[in-house]
Amino acid sequence: MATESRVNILNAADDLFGRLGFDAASTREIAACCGVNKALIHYHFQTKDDLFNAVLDRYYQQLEQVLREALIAEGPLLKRMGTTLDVYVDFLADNPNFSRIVQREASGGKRLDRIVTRMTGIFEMGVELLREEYPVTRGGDLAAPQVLVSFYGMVVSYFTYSPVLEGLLGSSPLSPQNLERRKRHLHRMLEMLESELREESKTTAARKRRKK
Amino acid sequence: MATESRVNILNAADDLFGRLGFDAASTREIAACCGVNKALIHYHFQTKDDLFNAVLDRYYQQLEQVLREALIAEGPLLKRMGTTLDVYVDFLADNPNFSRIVQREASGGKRLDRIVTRMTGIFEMGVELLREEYPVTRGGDLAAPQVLVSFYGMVVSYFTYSPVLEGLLGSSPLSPQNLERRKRHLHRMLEMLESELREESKTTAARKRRKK
DNA sequence: TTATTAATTGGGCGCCCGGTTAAACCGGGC
DNA sequence: GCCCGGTTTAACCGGGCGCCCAATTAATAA
Repeated sequence: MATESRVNILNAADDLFGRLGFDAASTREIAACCGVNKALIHYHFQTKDDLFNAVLDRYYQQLEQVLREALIAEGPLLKRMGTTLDVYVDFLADNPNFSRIVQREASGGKRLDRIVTRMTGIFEMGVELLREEYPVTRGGDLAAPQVLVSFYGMVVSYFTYSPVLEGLLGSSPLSPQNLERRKRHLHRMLEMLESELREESKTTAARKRRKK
Repeated sequence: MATESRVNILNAADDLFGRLGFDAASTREIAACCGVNKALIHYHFQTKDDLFNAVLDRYYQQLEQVLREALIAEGPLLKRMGTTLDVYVDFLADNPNFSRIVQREASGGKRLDRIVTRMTGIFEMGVELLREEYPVTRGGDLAAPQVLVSFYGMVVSYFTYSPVLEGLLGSSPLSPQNLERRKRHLHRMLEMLESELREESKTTAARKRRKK
């Protein structure tokens, strides 16, 4: 099943989809890129669209696993969320094409629904977890979906806009030092949020008690 | 210069570029979309690429103006940053195609540099302002570029991933109520950050005094 | 070895793409 | 009447696209 040329095609497609986007990456170029006849693409994957799905599958399989591991682990939620951020950052740093592909296809077009389905699953996982531990995240300014999309945005935007950040930071945002810096910043934001959540939980609990 | 069909073409191009992306939006479809002959596109704008630039120009001209107004206004920085967030949210809500286009083209490809140049200008404006008011943002976990990309990500990801949020929120993320909710969340995050910046400014100042 | 299946190839078909050309249209000044 | 510049049009061009097919080679089972 997984012949060598099959994964070569997958890798080449991954590279070109990431750099150029689905439309601008031609099957001819993908084939040439891994020294293979272009008809072979349609032999292993029937259509260009299926090839794209296969690339996406490989990523999400891996990502969902590492995220699930980090979220479901032992220990207090704050710590788990911290390691989840780290794991996410590492994953995006190790797979620069992934965020590019997702970002592009999430911006609308024919392949949008495939991204939405997968991301919804991941988001719901986080929402449940957050609501379980912090009842305040069921509503208000710090509701779970708001918090999640904020942190999601903080993580991915660092990679999506790394070409812009390159100029601001004076060095590659993907360098080990800068990645560490970003992680520390994210942890700091997380700590800020967590103390706010604890604080707000207390006051809302007090308010409820007063009501009774 | 600005004949009626010219702006019709611009609007149609805006719509299709936003929905489908540059490559998937053909000049034929753009022309058909505004009831105009295809050659007319090349008469008003020489190439498809130039047409894209024109669409982008229209947006950035408007955006830079409203952002600059909000940032340079009178009053304390915290308040100015709050209104800047509001203005940004409103702009993205009013121009849903803009964030789509930017997001897609920022993900790499031939038109990346056009986005980078424009965004760099906007980011630098924010960096300067932040560093002037809060010396702590010159380094550390809350350095200006880190803070800026975080808030930038919080704002745009809400729109970029609105198809995903639709399911989580149970209603359209772009509805007036949900937009207000998002703004309140962003303001809350901003307040959290600001108190942290003030706090940290005090302690670093104290540390410096102690050193002497 | 031979028969069967899987993997791979070159070539080409039909379609749609961005861009071009030359001609038609049209209102206003002479 | 005629010309004239700015618009708009139909028709067309070369080229690249995804995809398909018949034929060939490699691997595997009998």
